Amino acid sequence: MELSATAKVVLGMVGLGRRTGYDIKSTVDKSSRYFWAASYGQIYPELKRLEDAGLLRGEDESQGGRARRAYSLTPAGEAALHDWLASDDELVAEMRDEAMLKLFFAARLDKETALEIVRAKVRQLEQKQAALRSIDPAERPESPDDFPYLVLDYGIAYSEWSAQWFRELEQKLAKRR
Amino acid sequence: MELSATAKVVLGMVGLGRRTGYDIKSTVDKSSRYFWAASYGQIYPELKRLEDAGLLRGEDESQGGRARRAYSLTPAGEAALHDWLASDDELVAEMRDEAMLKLFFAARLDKETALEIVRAKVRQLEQKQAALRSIDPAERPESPDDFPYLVLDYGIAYSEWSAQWFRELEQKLAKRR
DNA sequence: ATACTCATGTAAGCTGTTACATGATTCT
DNA sequence: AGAATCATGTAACAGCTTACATGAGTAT
Repeated sequence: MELSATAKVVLGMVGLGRRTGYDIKSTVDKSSRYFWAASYGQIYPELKRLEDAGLLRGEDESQGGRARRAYSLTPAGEAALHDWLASDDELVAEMRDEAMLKLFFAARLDKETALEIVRAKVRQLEQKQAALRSIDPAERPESPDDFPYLVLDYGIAYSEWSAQWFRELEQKLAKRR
Repeated sequence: MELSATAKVVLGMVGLGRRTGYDIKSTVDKSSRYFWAASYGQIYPELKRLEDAGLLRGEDESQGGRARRAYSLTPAGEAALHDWLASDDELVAEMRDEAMLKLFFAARLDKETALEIVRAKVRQLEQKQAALRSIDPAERPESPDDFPYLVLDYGIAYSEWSAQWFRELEQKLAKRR
């Protein structure tokens, strides 16, 4: 059972507990978004596919005029999720960082303009860090070594480290020539 | 002049010096790939578009039966490249990291299987680091603060830092429960 | 001889984003 | 009363990958 990228997030999120498409999108936006995003245009069709494939069970929970369909894992879904998590296939790891690309070409810029790229990157990382730190403490787990917390922690540590690297670069560049 | 993502790499790479589509692909694979990739399917059509838009000048350099078309920046191309590099638009920064996603859901795994995710990530980072370190030293610049070198340096430092973070996580997880 | 690098391109298909359409319920 | 949140979905489009087709020149 080859899972698509979107199937992985959706299955995993439902595995965290019974969820609607809307719930999945909110959870993704509050957590996995920084390392794995998903939009409604992917989520809803994927929920249907996974239900058709027998990995999810959807149950209608509409109340009055408000539509609502909540999904949970079937035994086959649990197995598929577990298989993916335990598989040792190559791990996808991609990034797209415009600041790096600009910096790569920065030799054609004067010093001040090149410095501005570095400063913009520092600001971006500081904002990301602040966003991660502000993730509702009430939703944080009791034990500081639960997995979503670990991932959040990595995000914070990374943006801190990276911001520091760029601050040092700023110093180095400012001094020269 | 709104440049597409691909236009940015292509224009920048040609700005580094007269290049064919094939050259651009090689340069990308040897350098920017880790933070901004591009395939032939993007590069060749983009070269045509940029030439039509007057940002690149393509010259036929076929020799005998071997086709070859080399591109260089026109004044308009230089201006467009400079404008993008100097613009203060929001910097694209996206990533997709399957190890993080797995870790996020790892609560359903037994300790040993969860640890295997962390170890696989460490191995991946070590490989990336080795690949970056092995980038032909002959192609390294004289001055250690030229920009492509800085970007390479960041890649190495990042994979080192990150590998260390995951090694520490491995220790922490191995100890508990 | 054979494999590798140089070189150009396209077509099909897959993935993902954005914008739109629609409406109920709840909070201020 | 009005804004925000809950909730579902689709259609058009943009972006990118993969595979294929083709062939010359160079190094082993």
